[in-house]
Amino acid sequence: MSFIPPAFTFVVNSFTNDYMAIFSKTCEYAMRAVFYVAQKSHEGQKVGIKEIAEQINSPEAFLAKILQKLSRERLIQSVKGPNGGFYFDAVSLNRPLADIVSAVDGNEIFTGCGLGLTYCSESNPCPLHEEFKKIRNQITHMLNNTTIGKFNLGLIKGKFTLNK
Amino acid sequence: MSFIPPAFTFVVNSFTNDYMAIFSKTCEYAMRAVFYVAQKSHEGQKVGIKEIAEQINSPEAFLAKILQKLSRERLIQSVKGPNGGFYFDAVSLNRPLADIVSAVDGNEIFTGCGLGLTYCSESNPCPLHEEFKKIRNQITHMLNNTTIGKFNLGLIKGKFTLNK
DNA sequence: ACAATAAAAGATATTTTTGTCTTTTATTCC
DNA sequence: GGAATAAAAGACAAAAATATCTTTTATTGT
Repeated sequence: MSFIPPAFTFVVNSFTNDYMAIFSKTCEYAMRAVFYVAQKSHEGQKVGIKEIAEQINSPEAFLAKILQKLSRERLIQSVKGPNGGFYFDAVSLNRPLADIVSAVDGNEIFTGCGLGLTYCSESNPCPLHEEFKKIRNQITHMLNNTTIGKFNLGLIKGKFTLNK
Repeated sequence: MSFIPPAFTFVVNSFTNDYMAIFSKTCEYAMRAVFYVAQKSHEGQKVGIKEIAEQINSPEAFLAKILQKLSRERLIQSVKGPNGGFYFDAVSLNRPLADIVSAVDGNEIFTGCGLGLTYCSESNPCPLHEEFKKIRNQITHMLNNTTIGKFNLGLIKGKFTLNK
């Protein structure tokens, strides 16, 4: 008969960055929200922050801050009071997703060096410069060619998810 | 004569994420350090943390933590004491940069959804799924096909920068 | 005008990432 | 074996990102 001790798991200093995505959470929420509101706008409806947050699965108050910022920058439209909410006008629906990303995450993703060097350039390249340029260009291209309203029909048809 | 008030600049809630790069700072430092140490290893030398930190322009104590982690995972070699330091053996020099990135930033960048959705997949795609897949694949490809020692000659010749 | 509604703004709290400092351990050289 | 060296480990601190709560402002319908 042997004594088996309880399985302790104490992480001393695990130290892997928990969740290192390409975009910040702020930006992820922003993009999801924008697609959701766009779809509703296509159907002629305004949406309140509560519904948006529920539907895209984001913290309501935090998302409110994000949309406030987009609103201040006239990237999204909003009206206060009863029957108010967020929506996109026709012009805004045609804006590139890139505008949302740069409003929220800044321009680093479009211009930054993969190794984080300030003075990395064609004439003073980091080792990854050439390869990273391709990646950056592809991201930029995608973000510039994806309009806010691009997925409206697909979303209405239930082809895409924005939740979890 | 007119009174010109002092120019106050109080940022209420500027709220753009300061610096949103593809990789975390931890990962940027790790990659720069790895390339620097690799180059020295090619020349048969070990390097101390102080020199590495200086040469790649990173906070010394912080970089020490990063290299400790890589060392624990046997991705980099180290010896303590006089004439000690960090280096790569032949096997390690041939490891893909992807190993460094996933040790430090995890696997999100290789597998994650662009909109941060946990259950995004081929059968349950987010709007950006297809486009993002291409980008992820390209990043993955680059990281898998770049060995740690790949830029040794270029670095020795001064073709690349790892600093600032 | 007034009550109700919903976003905007302001203030504050929590968590994660980034960064520093001190002590310990392993190795080398004398 | 002892001093010196350099990484490893541990503890702590600061900054940034994420998240929440409260108050104010604008708008609508009655």
